[in-house]
Amino acid sequence: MLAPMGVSELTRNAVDVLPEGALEGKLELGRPLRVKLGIDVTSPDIHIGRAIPLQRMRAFQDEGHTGVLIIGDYTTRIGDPSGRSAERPVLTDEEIDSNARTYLDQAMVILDPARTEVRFNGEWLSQLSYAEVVRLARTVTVARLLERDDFAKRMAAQAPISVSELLYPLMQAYDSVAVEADVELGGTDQLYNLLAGRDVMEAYGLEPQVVLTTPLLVSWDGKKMSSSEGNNIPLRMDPEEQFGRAMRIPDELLPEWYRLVMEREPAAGDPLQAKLELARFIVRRSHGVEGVRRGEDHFTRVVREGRAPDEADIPEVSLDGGDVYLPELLRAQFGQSNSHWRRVIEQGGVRIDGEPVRQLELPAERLAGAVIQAGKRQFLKVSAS
RNA sequence: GGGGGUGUGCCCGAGUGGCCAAAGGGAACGGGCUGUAAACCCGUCGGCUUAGCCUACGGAGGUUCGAAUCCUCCCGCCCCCA
Repeated sequence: MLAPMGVSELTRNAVDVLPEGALEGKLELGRPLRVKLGIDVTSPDIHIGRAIPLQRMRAFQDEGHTGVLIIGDYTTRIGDPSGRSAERPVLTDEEIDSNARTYLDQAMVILDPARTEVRFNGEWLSQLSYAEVVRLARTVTVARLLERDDFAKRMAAQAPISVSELLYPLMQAYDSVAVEADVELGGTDQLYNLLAGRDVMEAYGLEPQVVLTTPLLVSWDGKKMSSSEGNNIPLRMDPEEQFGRAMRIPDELLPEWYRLVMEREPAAGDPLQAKLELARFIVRRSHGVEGVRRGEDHFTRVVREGRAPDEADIPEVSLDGGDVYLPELLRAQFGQSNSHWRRVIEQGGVRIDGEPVRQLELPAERLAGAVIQAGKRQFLKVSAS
């Protein structure tokens, strides 16, 4: 039952499958392969971009192979200071642990739990002695470490690179040794790390893994989807928000998202319909059909038609009476600053029962029972005193 | 250890004594328009119940009527040499 359909589905969307022909060789072994994917737990969310290699893992699982999901609790804990100054806060143990827990949940949106082996890399990395780390470090040269594209760029840009970052690929590579990976999946940005895994495995007397990379998903702002950029769609996120974010992508991105996210050929014709179809797919995968209904209803009603959401979904506040300083009320409810809301009011972005208001201050009685719209899609109901 | 650079608002990046809350771009936000939270156009974009005031240009002091701009020390980062 193994490998009956060749490799086309397994390597769908793959950018690199290295070395050439090696995957076929592995498949001919006739046993379930151990397909590794490592994820760091620097943010609490797995987003649909990071789900792309997970989708590949799922494809392997559907062929009877074993997905070995490595939660990088230890690598994260070491702290990846990528970026510049020391500002990047190293996550606390608590954050890492809580992130790690939610990751399993999220990954299972894509994976087949029955064929998934979950491992935390702290299991073996925390056991390494300094001598073993040095042995590991001997398997690579500095020149090799620095030839890597992103390091080369940072060198050129005179951006800092810390030694711990150089060690990163080695730790990741050691994971492959620890779990005896047959195949490792990752985004194209991981190519170097994945290849380092091969060298290190060989140095440890193991058959090197096959490396398979998938494209990085470009988000609506034209940048790589990333939790820290805020341009992401987490697998666990409200249907309304997921739907809206999916609708935010520019038309030009549609074909790519179809191929990478939906694994379908781009739909021809009306971009709006195609985009709606995409949004439905994303929400359905995370929340099922009921989620799609909620997400799409909200989108249609609040975004397209500019109407208030169902009263039941609007947060309600009660006022004490007297005069109400509107910016203050909105700030308390939606954040930002009084100045921000003052400006929005001046620009006609705040409405009471559909009518733009211009006054900053209103008697509480005027607001009783009203629905306040602050900006495009934030609503607030004032209880009838 | 020595020498040379550099540090600006959410991000990138101008600015070298007053006209600077600080050019320009991006992001974001609001309005308009629309086939969508796309695209496009216009506007806003430190805080403050705002003709004004306060806080800000790595940090702390200092010079000056006046500093992001000059000086001193400190911190971070980069490069070269050792």
